Amino acid sequence: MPELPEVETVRRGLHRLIIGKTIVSITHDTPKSFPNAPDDVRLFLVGSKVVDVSRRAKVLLIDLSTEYTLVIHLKMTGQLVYRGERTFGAGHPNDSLVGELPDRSTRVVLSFADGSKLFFNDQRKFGWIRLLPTVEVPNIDFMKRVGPEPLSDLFTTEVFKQRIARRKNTTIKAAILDQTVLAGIGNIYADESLFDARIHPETRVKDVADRQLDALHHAIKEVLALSIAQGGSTDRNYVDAEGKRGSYLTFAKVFRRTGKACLVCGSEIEKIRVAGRGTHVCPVCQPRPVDIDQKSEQGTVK
DNA sequence: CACTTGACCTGTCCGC
DNA sequence: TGCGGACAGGTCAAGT
Repeated sequence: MPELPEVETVRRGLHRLIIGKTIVSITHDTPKSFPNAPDDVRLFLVGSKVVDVSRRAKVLLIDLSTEYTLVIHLKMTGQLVYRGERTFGAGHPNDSLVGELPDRSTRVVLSFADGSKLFFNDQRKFGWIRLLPTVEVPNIDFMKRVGPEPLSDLFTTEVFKQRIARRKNTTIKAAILDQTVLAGIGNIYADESLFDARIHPETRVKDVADRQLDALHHAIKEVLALSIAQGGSTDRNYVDAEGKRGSYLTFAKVFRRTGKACLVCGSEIEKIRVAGRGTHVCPVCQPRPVDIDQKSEQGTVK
């Protein structure tokens, strides 16, 4: 669920809320969500001050004054929720999904010198937090392999075509979900971008026309930018750094709209399975490629 | 190397 | 009502 727009929304919130704060204590469920050794956590974290909060792909980076960095991946159900003395928690705006904290999904709690706290909640325990020397962060495998940031000016249509060409025999959906092709796309924005570009998700990359790749490149940027402006998508778990939902899904044209009318042509939105994921498609706006192979054919039987 | 599938988890929903 | 199973979806390891 947290894809690029959600992680970016959390980043912006944390950047505003925790810069300059000093960590005074931590509780953590090492090694599940916080794989560092407990002694290292105490040694390198307590007493340090937050100096920056940044993001690469779906990974959050909290730089500390000790020249260590908290590297955080929320995976599917991770949340980073800040609670200060002046933050109204449960029940304040009625758009909050998060009640009193900690709750039973809380895995890590950072306490700051002013009494405020940062809670890492993760129902399904796929997410993680690692503490690394800041200089080591660019050297971890994920950072070396991950593709360009889609909202960067460096992510041109030429770069997109060049990188996706490595995946010419897979489906276009699997290709744009591949973080080494480009960073930050997940299931929601894959479906939305492919709809906007009028490409069927099962089309093999080699069968996608050049002008369709141009349209897809444009759609990816538009969809991600709109979602960031809306504070991301709250499907079930996602909330921002203050516990609030995102509102992008009210703009979604196919995602979670199975059986509803296509906003462009009125046809019924279908749900199929592509690249192992639930996939939403308008059968008229996104026509199936004619020369689709048998294996893909099986995946569409309802 | 390219590509696909299963594992990691827990909560929720659906059918019996 | 309870219970089993499918499903949710980001990433990596292991498989073809």
